[in-house]
Amino acid sequence: MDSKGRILKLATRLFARQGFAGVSLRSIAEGVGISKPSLLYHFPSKDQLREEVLSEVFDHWARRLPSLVRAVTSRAGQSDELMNELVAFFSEDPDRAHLLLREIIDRPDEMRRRIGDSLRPLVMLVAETIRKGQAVGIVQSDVDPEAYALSMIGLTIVHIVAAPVVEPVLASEGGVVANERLQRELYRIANTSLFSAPARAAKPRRERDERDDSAEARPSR
Amino acid sequence: MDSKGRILKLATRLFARQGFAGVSLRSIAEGVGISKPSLLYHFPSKDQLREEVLSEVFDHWARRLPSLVRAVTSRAGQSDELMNELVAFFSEDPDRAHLLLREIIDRPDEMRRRIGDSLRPLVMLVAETIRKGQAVGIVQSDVDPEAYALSMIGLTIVHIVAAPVVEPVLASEGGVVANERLQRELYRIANTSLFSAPARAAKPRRERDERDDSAEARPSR
DNA sequence: CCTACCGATCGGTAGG
DNA sequence: CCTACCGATCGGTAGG
Repeated sequence: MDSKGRILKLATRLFARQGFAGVSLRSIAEGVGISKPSLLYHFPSKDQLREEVLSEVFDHWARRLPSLVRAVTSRAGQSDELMNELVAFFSEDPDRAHLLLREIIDRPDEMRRRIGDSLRPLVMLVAETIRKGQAVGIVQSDVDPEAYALSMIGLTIVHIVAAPVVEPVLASEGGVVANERLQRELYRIANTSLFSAPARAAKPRRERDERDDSAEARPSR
Repeated sequence: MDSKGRILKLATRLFARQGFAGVSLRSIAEGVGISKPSLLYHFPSKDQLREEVLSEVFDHWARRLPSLVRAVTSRAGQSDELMNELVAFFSEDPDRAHLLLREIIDRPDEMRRRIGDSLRPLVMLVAETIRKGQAVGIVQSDVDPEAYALSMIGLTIVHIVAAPVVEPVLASEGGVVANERLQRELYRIANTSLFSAPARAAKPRRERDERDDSAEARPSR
């Protein structure tokens, strides 16, 4: 990988873990094996470096949108699929969740624009699918579609970031790993607060084939 | 208020909003109207200042625990009461949520200890109450008590911090303010993912008096 | 991509 | 509580 790419990669890690103000250009340059002025040859300023780091994260997100869309629209909008995609996106590189959450705290005004643009399409689509589910009766009628979508995204991100920190609170219950318990509960909350009670309650009866086994949440791995 | 108190107060605000590394001792001293060495007379180092800022937040939390306990144990553990207390604690001073979330990202190892100690009592109590509810049948049997409690705390914090940022995504729906929609949905999710379906579904019938109207969530204000 | 260097600002100290 | 000052480090530039 070329220098520019290696700089971006390390900068993403360090910004995510230590924060923009907590990372010096020298430490980034050193980690890549070049001098600070050489770094500034690729990125004219520290702010510009942050800009490109963020752009890359949001580009990844945009590139992921189609599969998220597919997850939402397939199978009459089972929330499993959407949660799987959400968890996968942030799990495969937790720095994304860290960076996003950090920028929301550090630069709320700037993030308001960025998130507005990049999140709206997904939220709108999820909301639309939920409304259809409400019309058919498989989704609870008092769900606020947009607020629900945003809540689940927020819950997913905070789960990724906070899981290692709250682990000791869960650890006393031997057996299952803390992270797995949290993730399972995340899926359960997402499902039970979305789908209508009858559909969930009628499980042993198995009246409606096919859709039955996916109405209950299961982590993907 | 004395200088020490004013320093603590301003430091809390600035650390919460701009992060520990992003705040200089000079800017704090200036805001309080003293010189930097004067600040260092009250707090021997910047790290010591952070330490006391965090201690204060956690002391507030500990002082609040009794009323949280009351909220959990009263009325057979309706989640409304607990969520009200949680939202109130962070809403009355959003800097608490900001600071907490930021420290979780910045210093996960240190926070693991701190959160373990200060959160465990509450989580354990909530979990115990949930298990009782499961025994009686008013709480869904597949709720993971500890994981549920932690998820709701996390969802509350992320709601406080992210609400202003995601507002534009919700704003298109005129009428109700974005924040209120998110809060209402927060309560609804907390309730429907906790209590058994029959208790919620039987609403119009009004078979069981007294507990009926509180089974559905309503923000406190 | 480098060495050499800039002014500004950092946390912290000496001394009163 | 202050003035004066410390070495270290910051982001960034000159010049090659």
